[in-house]
Amino acid sequence: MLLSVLAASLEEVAATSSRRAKAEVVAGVLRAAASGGADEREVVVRYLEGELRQRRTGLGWRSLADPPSPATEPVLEVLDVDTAMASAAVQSGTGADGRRRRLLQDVLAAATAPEQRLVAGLVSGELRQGAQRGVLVEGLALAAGVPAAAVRRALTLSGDVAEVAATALGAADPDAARSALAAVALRLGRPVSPMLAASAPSLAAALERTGTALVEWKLDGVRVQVHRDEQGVRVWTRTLEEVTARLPEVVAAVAALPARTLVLDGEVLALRRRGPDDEGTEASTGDAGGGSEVGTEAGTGAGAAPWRARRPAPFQQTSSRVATRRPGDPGGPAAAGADGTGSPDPLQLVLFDVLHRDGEDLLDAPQLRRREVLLDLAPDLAVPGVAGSAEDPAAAAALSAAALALGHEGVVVKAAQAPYAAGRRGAAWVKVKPRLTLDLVVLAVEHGSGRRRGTLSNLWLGARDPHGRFGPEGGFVMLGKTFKGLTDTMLAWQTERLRALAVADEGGVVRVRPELVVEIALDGVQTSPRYPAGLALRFARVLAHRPDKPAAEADVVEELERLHAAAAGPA
DNA sequence: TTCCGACAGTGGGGTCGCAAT
DNA sequence: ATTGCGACCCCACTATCGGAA
Repeated sequence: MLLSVLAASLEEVAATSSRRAKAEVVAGVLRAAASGGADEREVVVRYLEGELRQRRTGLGWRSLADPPSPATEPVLEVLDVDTAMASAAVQSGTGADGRRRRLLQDVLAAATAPEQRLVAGLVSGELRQGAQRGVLVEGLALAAGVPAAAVRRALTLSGDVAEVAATALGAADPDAARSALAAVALRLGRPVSPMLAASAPSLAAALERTGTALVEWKLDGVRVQVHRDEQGVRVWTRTLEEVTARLPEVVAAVAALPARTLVLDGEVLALRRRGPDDEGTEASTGDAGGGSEVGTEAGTGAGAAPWRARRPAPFQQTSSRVATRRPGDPGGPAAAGADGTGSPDPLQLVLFDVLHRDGEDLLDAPQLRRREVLLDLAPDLAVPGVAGSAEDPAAAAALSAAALALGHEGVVVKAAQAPYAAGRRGAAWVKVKPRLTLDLVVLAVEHGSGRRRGTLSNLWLGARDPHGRFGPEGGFVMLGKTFKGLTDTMLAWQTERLRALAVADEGGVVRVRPELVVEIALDGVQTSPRYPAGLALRFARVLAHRPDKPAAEADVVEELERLHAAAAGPA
């Protein structure tokens, strides 16, 4: 298939806002690709959802500066691009960047203007055509003549778009496609798309949405899916990247469970080192839930699971461990102990779901049934949980209070009868986290892009620094940015207001007089290597503009330091 | 030779508008 | 009305390469 065919189609997709119309165009391309080879079809499928086939190429937005002038005639094949990217991906050592960029430049030089836009979008990961996996699924369904739900189901169970596309498009007719898709099942060694959670502002609101529920701690860690079969144990992240070699403690913990085959869902996190100061904490949280456990008496007590009484370490510590490659990892160090730093602190595995045990798939089993299986299988690794409902929320409230007192994020409320809805952010799981608010001052603002082009969007936020600890006396210290929470009306208002306050436009960043106060919601304050106070906002979003409030009444940096210290818990 | 900055690619994430239901 | 999806971009981390010290 010529790249120009794909490029023209994607321009068409970008030009309409109708989801249906986008899917129709996608379906047309898929039908055309069906006559080509399997390799080409896979590349077309990936490009339709806006991604290269290579997970890492070493090329990004920076490599796209100074593109050559576009070609006038379309000559490139879709596979030409894939070949170049595959070649870029395997470059290493001295001169690798140069060789990668030359490969990209050569492709761009042979591409017409629309083709250049497509390639640039794929390389930068920002195609922004209003079509990603969701639209691709609908297009696949149209092309194969099957319901979108059939494709979606197969995709969440296989986790592999190309494989599902081959299954759907390779069938002789719609009936055959339908049964081929229906035959896709959970398979050991192939991760499923993890179930995601919606969020609610309060426990009551969450219980209102779920009805009778299982309420569990929400931990601030990294999501893991663990499979165990006769070959051993393997571990994947939320985006289905395999991290088995990095998490030997997870492998060991699951290998020790009394089962032959397993698929588990959970979280890994770093815990604070235990010191003498923690003894009291542990004793006081012996019953971490305060309510009756679902399915067992001992589920929430520390008992054989001392981790339940330990405070979590900052997320950065967990992140660091999960991101560090180890022997056995692709690209990891060749041998153990070469750096002489010894073993890092182990991560704790905490489980909250079981999707398969010893030949039995549990995806469609009710939440409470899966909880029973989990508590039977791994009582010491199970996250604390209790039953809850809008009518009787006391136990759930106590569990939430206990989680927060220990320094965890909050709770997840799970509809008691819901199946494991792989890949969906449905209403069956609802997370509830406390929200902090601060009044901060806008120090600068960035020009918006995409649908925010022409507006002043991303706010640079600062707190008052009245003692001049991080700058001139009586000034402000920057703590982070946010573009979230703004309605179009708010966006228009702040654009006008900030233009009036502008003092300089420094290439994309408009400096303003520090006069506009904004009410900001955030999940917490974290240490920062980036900002002068050594602190940054976590998940900041705008709640409201406060033109009525003078900047002199905004929060001070010492308040953030207090919040940061409080998160670490009692000394 | 060693150090450091820039870039790429992971992890964590909230809220909006729009189309479809 | 509600839901699903894509867009909007955040901060943290590690790994890698290339050039400065």
